[in-house]
Amino acid sequence: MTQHDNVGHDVETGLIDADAQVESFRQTRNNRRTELVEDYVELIADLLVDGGEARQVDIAQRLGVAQPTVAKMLKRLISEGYIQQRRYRGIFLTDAGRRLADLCRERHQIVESFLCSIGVSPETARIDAEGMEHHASPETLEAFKRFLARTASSRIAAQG
Amino acid sequence: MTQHDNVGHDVETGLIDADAQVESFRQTRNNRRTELVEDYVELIADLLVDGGEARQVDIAQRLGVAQPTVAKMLKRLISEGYIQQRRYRGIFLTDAGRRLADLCRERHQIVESFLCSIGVSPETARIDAEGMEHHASPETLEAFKRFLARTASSRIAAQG
DNA sequence: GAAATAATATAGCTAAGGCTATTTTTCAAT
DNA sequence: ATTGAAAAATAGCCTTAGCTATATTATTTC
Ligand SMILES: [Mn+2]
Ligand SMILES: [Mn+2]
Ligand SMILES: [Mn+2]
Ligand SMILES: [Mn+2]
Repeated sequence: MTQHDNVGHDVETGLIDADAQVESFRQTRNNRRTELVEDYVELIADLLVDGGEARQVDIAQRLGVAQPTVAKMLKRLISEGYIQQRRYRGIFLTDAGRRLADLCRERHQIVESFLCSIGVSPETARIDAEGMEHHASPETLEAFKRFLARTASSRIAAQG
Repeated sequence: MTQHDNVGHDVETGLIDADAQVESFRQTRNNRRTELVEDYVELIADLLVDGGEARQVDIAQRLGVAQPTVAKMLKRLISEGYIQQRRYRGIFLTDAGRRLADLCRERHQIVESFLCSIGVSPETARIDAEGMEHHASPETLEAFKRFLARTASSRIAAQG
């Protein structure tokens, strides 16, 4: 078997198709570039819902990073149009920010629930979902949702 | 409900426990710091098995990055003890490198197979697994394996 | 309203991970 | 043995994401 005559993946020994592999790596690098933005926007939305305001110190404390780190990222979020900031006032989401936050929150929730549904403990599901969510494509999310719906209905059928 | 009286997650409205959340974010940041190392070592192992040698140009071509990018990362892999390099000769894995490669390859395979098993297309499974694998904990991998074993045996039971 | 406190901003550093352009070295062919 | 091509190394640049230390600005409190 040469390096060039297999299109799918070859579990045992060979390499997968080079074009396919480079596509995967590129997509993964792309996802990595937006992970932090997504986590910030989702967290800001949660803080706003819960307490009415999102301050840098709260964000920093919840992320486990220093306040200047947050300050810098907020500038990026502003430049990308997801938030507005009034100096020494709080952080507010733009329409685009709210849209992104909603998407991320739903995606996060699906991934975390799914992990729980296959028997992962809530603590581990929480941790793993925080990283995995950013790499779950719409197609994978649909599969997760199908699975959740199926197990939910079979639970109902089984126990009334 | 205040910000401080919920220990688990609260799907609908509130924030999860701050200590729990910071633990998730920290673990995710940790995983991110080793993602690339894992992908490199896994890829090098595959290239060595397939062609007997792993050259910078091959690695660069498969990852979709420039050759100097690979050269720099290889220095990191050397400094972390995963590979050896003979100037203008190829790349070789150390014992630690081989161990890491084996772990990563198995983990990657489990994640990709699992995604396929719940109905994700092979192409999407390939792409999503490339990113998700690095955030799948041992506990989650066990759950994936259990699921794979269960569906495999139920296939056998169903169709003979 | 002045002082103390809290929040934010800023300066300046590091490391990782990317790039292009160029030089050096090795390998293959003639 | 020389040359030409390929591979690797190096130089120099950028962005992101973290840090500490310090300055500035708001907000409370007295
Ligand atoms: Mn999230
Ligand atoms: Mn996340
Ligand atoms: Mn991999
Ligand atoms: Mn990967």
